[in-house]
Amino acid sequence: MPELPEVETVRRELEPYLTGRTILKAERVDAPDGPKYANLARAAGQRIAGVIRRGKFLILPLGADELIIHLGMTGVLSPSPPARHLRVRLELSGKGALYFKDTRRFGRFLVVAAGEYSSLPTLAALGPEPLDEAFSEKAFAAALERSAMPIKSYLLSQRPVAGIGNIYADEALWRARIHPLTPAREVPEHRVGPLRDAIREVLTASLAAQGTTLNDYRTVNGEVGGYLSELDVYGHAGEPCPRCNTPIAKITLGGRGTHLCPMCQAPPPTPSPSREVTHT
DNA sequence: CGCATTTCCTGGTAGC
DNA sequence: TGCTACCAGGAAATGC
Repeated sequence: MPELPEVETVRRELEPYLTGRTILKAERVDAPDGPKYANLARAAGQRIAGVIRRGKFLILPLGADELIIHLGMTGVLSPSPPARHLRVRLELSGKGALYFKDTRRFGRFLVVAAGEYSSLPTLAALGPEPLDEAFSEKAFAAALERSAMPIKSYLLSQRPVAGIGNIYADEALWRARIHPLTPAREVPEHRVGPLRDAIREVLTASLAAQGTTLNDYRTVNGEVGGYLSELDVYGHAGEPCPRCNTPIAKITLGGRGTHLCPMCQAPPPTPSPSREVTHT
């Protein structure tokens, strides 16, 4: 599923392809006329000034508007039409086009007035970019103090830092040896720096491999991401921990599959009731 | 306001 | 073989 490395890979490919082109026509195809595709037709006639990424959102500054794209779970952008599940077609000046394929319809492709993110609460409250200087250990520690949520759930909320999804949350917590159920504000002080570093390292390494393809994710050129084979815990339930050989466990946390090493990642000091956790 | 729960959606797969 | 049941999860909507 597209997280920061996947979305940034797409952004890097889109930027030279789209920048400076004018959208001649923007149309929904087999997609609802609802908030996920709000004001799409308004993009017509506007020039694409660039391609920006914030967290997992792609932002295309137009004239007075911005085109906001979120790939959701299965969104794929390409210059040629997909065989199935087409949701949006942009006709571009210079005889180009951009197609949005989204099998499971979790994605978004909408137009808002520049900076008007009220219809996108996650974007409006997005934390700092993990690869920016603003994502300092000090700022991260202060953010963790503000929540009692399990650290993994808090990371997925996009508030302490932007762009982390289910795969890289598991990978980063494993690297930093932190149990996913640990309340954010109870992450030991001496592990905050390692977690911040682990987040940056795993995202950087995945970006270098053009991301992780589990099923649907493709680059704009149609290629798969190469980081799948480098994952340490995600998708490796029952296999030996790369550090200590203890079998990797899979639990359910907040409705999400969660992978961890029960030896390396010590349980939180105040365990949550066992009924909130399903072992498999 | 903050946090937990529910909802959206389709393809792949397990089980019979 | 063909059917049903279930699972995958990002973020918005809803509930409290």
